[in-house]
Amino acid sequence: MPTGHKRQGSALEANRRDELLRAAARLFVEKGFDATTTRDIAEAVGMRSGSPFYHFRSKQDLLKAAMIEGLEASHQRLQAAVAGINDPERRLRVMIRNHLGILLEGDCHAPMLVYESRSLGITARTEIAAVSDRYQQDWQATLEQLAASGKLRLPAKPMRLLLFGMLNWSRQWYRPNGGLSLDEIAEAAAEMVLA
Amino acid sequence: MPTGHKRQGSALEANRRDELLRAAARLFVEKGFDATTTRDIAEAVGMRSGSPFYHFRSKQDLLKAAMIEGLEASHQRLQAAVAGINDPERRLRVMIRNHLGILLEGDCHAPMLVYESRSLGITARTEIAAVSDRYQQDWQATLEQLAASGKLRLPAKPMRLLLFGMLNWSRQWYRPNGGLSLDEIAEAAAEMVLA
DNA sequence: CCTACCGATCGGTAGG
DNA sequence: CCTACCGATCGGTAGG
Repeated sequence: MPTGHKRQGSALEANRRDELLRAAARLFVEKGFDATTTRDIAEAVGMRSGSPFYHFRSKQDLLKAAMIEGLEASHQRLQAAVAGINDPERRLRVMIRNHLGILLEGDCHAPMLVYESRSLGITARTEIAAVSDRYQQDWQATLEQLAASGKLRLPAKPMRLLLFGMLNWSRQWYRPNGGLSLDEIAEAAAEMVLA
Repeated sequence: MPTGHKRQGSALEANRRDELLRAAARLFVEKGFDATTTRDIAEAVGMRSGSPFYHFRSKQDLLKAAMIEGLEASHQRLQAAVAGINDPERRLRVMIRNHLGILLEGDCHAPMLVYESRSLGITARTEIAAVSDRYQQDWQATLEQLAASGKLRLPAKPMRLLLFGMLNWSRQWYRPNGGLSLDEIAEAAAEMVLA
């Protein structure tokens, strides 16, 4: 049953690859790209030091893949969360809460990985910018809809930039069980944005 | 004239030390702590690779000193800028514009160095947090004054956190001669904060 | 995916 | 502050 074996082998390999990506994403966000060694990543998934290079050509390739796949997963999660919500104000509130969830709950915190782009060459940075832009465009569209009906305190573009600042910077100060819950942060941010 | 020599020597040494601090601050913000080698820093001021260690015990000491002295200089610059401004709304606007200037103009960008704290031990981190807190307290006081007269859209503390997010995150997207000038960003941020 | 290993780099030091 | 150098670590590879 060689085909069977092959299929199973591929599935297992894909699993191991995903484990590496998740561990790498977590460690890169926690300690930064340079402070994370490929040995750290290998150990986090129970491999020996040389083995990650069976799945990825280089450490930079690992970062690039973690960023692209993490951002795409975040984007899909966002689109699933707003599916069917037509009122732009409600949609924005759901997007904000969803973004905070990706950022502050769970393990991967994909949007923060963008900060590590400077460790990559310009080619990879361009690819990542394209994925990131698609995520931003959903926000831009909703913000423009709100601006058109006079519900935004600023034009859509500067508003988007300042809004992402409020949300993404929360990683610097947010503590679970701290002064503010995710719902409260989301509500405060929405309050600032909407007229 | 040994005393004369000594004084001159000390002054020159202090100058070299300051040059190292400025170069280190710039490189740490640009490339990150780990990606910056002590050789990079030495070269930036025209020294040989071992010489920074005549002025600083370790690379971490260099970061710590750059952070503390950079934050204190920023704080003094802020206090000088608001000296004599009694209207809290005008004071906040000046503080915002001043913070953006420190962040986005010039060379050192001290507030961004705080992001590199994770490369230090807990003792140094605590010292730095104390300096940083003094900077934050001036903001907190002004925001509370505004909140007391109903001019703030949110309570002072969450407002301070979200405001710093808007401002500090601008380093990620701001480009000189880009779409928004520093004055425009400052105005937009103030618009979001004030009721 | 492991074992064994290499070349390069880097923080830091001794001695002047 | 320079010269000369060391020990450790790290990304990456060969060969199985």
